[in-house]
Amino acid sequence: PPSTVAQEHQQLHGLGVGRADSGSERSDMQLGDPDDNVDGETQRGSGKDGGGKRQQCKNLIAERKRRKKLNNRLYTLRSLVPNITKMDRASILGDAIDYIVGLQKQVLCSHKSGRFVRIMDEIAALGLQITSVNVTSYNKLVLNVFRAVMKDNEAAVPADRVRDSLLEVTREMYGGGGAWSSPLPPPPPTNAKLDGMDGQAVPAAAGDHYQLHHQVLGGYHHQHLQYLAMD
Amino acid sequence: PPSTVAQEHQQLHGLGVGRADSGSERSDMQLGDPDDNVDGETQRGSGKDGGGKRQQCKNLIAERKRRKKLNNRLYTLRSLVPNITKMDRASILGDAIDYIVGLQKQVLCSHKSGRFVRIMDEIAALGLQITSVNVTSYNKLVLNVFRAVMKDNEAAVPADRVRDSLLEVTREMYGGGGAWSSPLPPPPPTNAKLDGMDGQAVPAAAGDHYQLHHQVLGGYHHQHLQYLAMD
DNA sequence: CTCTACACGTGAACC
DNA sequence: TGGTTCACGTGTAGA
Repeated sequence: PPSTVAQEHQQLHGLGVGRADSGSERSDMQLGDPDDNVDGETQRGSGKDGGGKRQQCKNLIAERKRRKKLNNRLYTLRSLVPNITKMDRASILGDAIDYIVGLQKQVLCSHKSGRFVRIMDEIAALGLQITSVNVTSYNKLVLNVFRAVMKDNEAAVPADRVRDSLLEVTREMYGGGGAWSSPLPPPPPTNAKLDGMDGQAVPAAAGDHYQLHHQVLGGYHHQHLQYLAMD
Repeated sequence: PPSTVAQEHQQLHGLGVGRADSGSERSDMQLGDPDDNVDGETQRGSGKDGGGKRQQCKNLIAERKRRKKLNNRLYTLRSLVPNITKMDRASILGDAIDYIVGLQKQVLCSHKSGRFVRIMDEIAALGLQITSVNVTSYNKLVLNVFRAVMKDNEAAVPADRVRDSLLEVTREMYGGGGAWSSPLPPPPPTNAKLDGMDGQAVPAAAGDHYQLHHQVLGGYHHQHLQYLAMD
């Protein structure tokens, strides 16, 4: 008699699954079948194993709920990402990753007073000469444009070094304005790839005196959009 | 002798798993054990089932590769999302969803010539009187700030109506500049919730003559950041 | 037929 | 001890 786990699989597969019910997280399906006498368990010859079965049943429904929650999260994620190409789980995640990478070329951070002078000091500390500063404000938004050139007696500092320093400056005064404050805390071990520098070629330290634009554009309710570009 | 599927599980569990190898997607583990004689298959009494086992083996490694790819995608997604709270799969997705929702309050679209006059026409078509326009440009970015008031002889148009119209204008000239062009094409059936209007209270048509700010800030390489606010 | 993608139940690890 | 999360192998439906 080959009544093994495979039969349980078959029995449970036939139940209603009620897919894609967004929002509600209830699934009323009873499956406590008492006719289930598999003869395994040569080890641990305790006479009562019905408690173990009951426990496994709990695990079963918990796992179903977990799977449903994960799927719902995945669907909402897919709903947020535009130009979705495929319906695959992997493609959903991949498109979401690309979308976030694209969005993160603008970097938002919360507003903190004193950020302006902090950025000025940092640019000066990098050995750059600020040639012009433009501050445009409207409503609750602030747009700062810095233009700086390399000093003659200073060593050439790479462009990405400048970028990292300025990003660090605007990130060190972190403020959890919304649910999302500052990017790139890279604890997870994967290919982060967020350059924040956009794809175009950067002349870096190759140019004679390269300009630098640093743009901080603040959002409503004490939030700032920060953008960095060079030429 | 209870040698069933559980034993196969146990045998395969002991293999090396080599987790978190980003980039390389190769796993060289051979598992073609010929000592595998389970006596099931009372149905379909065909004499040869060795081919079926070989096929299942293929499915096994394919499934492993799929799982690894999904996990890698999930880790990269987690690496992109700031202020991650938990390491759970569900929390990763939830934080990513919140992050995208937060980012999408700025709306980016690709640059198209003629957008400025298009927005002007649309504002005029809405029965609003443009009082001032500010255009700031630097590098390859464009920032447009429109301020408009309600005409006296016009009916009061709701604020969200204005918002939708302007978003529609800037979205109808779609251009796939990057991998992500325009938000809210809501094909997937879930809670989209992207308001594009930020959380603050909007006076809507209640004010006597309300101003309107429409801000289009273009990004490098023919991309535009679009932001909409009212007061 | 093969190949791909998915849901399923289950054992195990960690609070 | 139960609760929760994860990885695993398998069955199966659709190209």
